[in-house]
Amino acid sequence: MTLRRQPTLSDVALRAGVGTTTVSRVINGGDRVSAKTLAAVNHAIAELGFVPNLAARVLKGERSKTIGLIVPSIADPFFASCAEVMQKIARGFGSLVVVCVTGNEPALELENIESLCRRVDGILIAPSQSSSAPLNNRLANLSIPVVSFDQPLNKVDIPGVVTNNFHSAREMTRHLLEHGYERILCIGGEANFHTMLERVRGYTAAMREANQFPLVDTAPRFRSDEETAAVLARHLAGRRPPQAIYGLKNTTAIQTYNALQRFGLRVPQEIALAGHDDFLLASSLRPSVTVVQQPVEEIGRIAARLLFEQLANKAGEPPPERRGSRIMKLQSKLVIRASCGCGEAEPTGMLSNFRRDAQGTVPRDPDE
Amino acid sequence: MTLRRQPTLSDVALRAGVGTTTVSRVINGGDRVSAKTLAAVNHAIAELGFVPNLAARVLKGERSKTIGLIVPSIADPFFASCAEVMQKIARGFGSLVVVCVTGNEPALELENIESLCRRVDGILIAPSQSSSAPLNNRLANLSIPVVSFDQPLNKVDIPGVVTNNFHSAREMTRHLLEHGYERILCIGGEANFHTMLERVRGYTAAMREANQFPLVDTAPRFRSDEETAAVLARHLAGRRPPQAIYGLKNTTAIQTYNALQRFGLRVPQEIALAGHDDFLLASSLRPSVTVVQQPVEEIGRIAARLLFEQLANKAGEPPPERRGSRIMKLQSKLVIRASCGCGEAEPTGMLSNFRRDAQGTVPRDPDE
DNA sequence: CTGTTAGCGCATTCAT
DNA sequence: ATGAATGCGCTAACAG
Repeated sequence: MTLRRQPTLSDVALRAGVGTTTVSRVINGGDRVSAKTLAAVNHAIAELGFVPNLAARVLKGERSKTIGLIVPSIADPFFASCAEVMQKIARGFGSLVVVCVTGNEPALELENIESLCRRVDGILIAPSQSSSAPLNNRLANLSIPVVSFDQPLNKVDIPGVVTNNFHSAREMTRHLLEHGYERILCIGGEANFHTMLERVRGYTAAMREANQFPLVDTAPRFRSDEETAAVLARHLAGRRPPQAIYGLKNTTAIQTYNALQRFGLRVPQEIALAGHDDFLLASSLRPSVTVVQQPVEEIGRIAARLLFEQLANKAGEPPPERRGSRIMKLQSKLVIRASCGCGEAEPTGMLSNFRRDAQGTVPRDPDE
Repeated sequence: MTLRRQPTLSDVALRAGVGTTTVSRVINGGDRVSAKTLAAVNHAIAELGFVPNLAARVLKGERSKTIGLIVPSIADPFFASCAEVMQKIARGFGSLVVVCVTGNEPALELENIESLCRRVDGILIAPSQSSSAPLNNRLANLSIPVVSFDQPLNKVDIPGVVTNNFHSAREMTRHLLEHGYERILCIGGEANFHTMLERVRGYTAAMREANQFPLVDTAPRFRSDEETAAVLARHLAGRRPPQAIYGLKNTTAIQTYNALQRFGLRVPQEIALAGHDDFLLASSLRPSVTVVQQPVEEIGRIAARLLFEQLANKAGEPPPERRGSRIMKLQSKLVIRASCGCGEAEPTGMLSNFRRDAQGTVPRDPDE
């Protein structure tokens, strides 16, 4: 009869007729153990179905083989995709991922950091606010490595992965301008976010270049179709209504699409539309929606790799200490579909993934 | 100067001039401690910034305050939404959630169970296969509570939350039949899944009732727009092509939608379409897509509650031992839009959430 | 009400 | 190449 409780290391030692140290050596690589003993111990381990107790290991100062992931929402397709690749990479390193969602509430964010920092080896975080002092400080003082993604952390030297929001927003706006639209309305919520600010900045830059007056509406409320429709209605009722709309994120673009449809406005004939962030079915709508497409999976992959890289360094030789611009910037690309006025292009669904070679790292951006 | 290392319980004890037990009592509720001592200890805790070491607690047999979530994919909107609510509820119980994705690979699923079972208090799992013997057995032998969702576990007495797939599929098929369609094609991949089988069963039942010949195509390949288009092309090329299509899951419905559009077939005039599982923008497409809508968040909420209920029981009085049908069955509802031929109904987006009172538990289903 | 003490399971000196 | 002994930080008997 086997034991009722989980077999421990000393159970194995007893069974194999060796000391606990030897067993410990075996389960940690089997160095400095004779082939014969090794076989005996492995046999005992198999017989008893022994699995090392993680808590005991962690208590001894070992890695917990767990990383934390903090995101505003896991239901958001963008973060869900990130989480998926991150999880995959973590598994490659024998680690699990614990997911915390913050709903963009700074308090919850800090709370999550507290509960994570004592039990994970490192943290991947999509910060709600790039410049929040409490957030930046807390993360900087953590004894475990942290990598940010989606939004950078401005005030501390924490590596991160973002996309060139400024650039791509400017490109998209330029594209709309090339269509001849002059009054382009830029709308979207969460305007306090670094990501959003960058996009607004890119939009504004393009408008200025073209000697057009930037029209930005980042009222706090773009949470539902109704709210967005109400905002739009106001703009459309003006004497010089916008000729095109640039939605700062995918949900805003979707809500705008729905509103325009409800208003009976033909897109792009009566009003054009473009958005930032691709979304499923963007190419199935009629008209299909032109968007800036971020390399979602790349973001997740690279952020996770950065984290495990640090984890590896920590245990071995000291890190390269490449201080300074440790923020990696990936390239988004314009996916031109029909809503901007380009006529039906060939369908480009979200499922047709990003070309690997279309991306790269831009260490420094002369335009910013 | 404070200590370099994290302050421990005995650091606090020293600082407060009390024993370690007292500190332990304080951080565990503060019972049987005088108000004065309590204040002193709390003061010391605050001064030192002490946080209990979880690993040590777990080593002593305490809860890890972590639950495991095993899903086929976290990028799938259905599971992502589930995960979001589950995470929320877990937080209410002071627990974190570690997410494992299996890609529907049984081997990975078992592997994930192994790595989780030693470090979490309980497991929420959306099984890839309801009847897999290794899976059922392993889960049944776990020393921690398990709750399944989406798919039930057939062979063991493990509680679970599912929806009435049979019923709703039958209802949807009946609806299509009422439109006068006779040749209704039922398509979709992953037909080995219990969920899918139930839907096929519901479809078949409705067809039989109406003396129509069931047309089921659950070829293994419905992974991309192209594959689905190829499958459809074959069916449409026949002498008596289908008049309506019932997609067994949301991605299948979406792919079918895209294919029909590519073929230039007008929906629903030339061919009708309905799907199982709602999806974002289903109501924004033209025509909007009629679907069976599952109460996603309810599924997640109830599954999580069931788990924590067991966790609570385990610590206190023994569980009610209500063996037998511990599978909860929630009601899906038909969301009739335009693709079935009903003309433009009022828009019903996914964002307009389920009515709470529209759901319930069906302990036993006389029709099955 | 409070303190002393003994492990939880493991990795790790330091011996041999 | 191997083992005995020690302690990681905490909780729970068991005294007082």
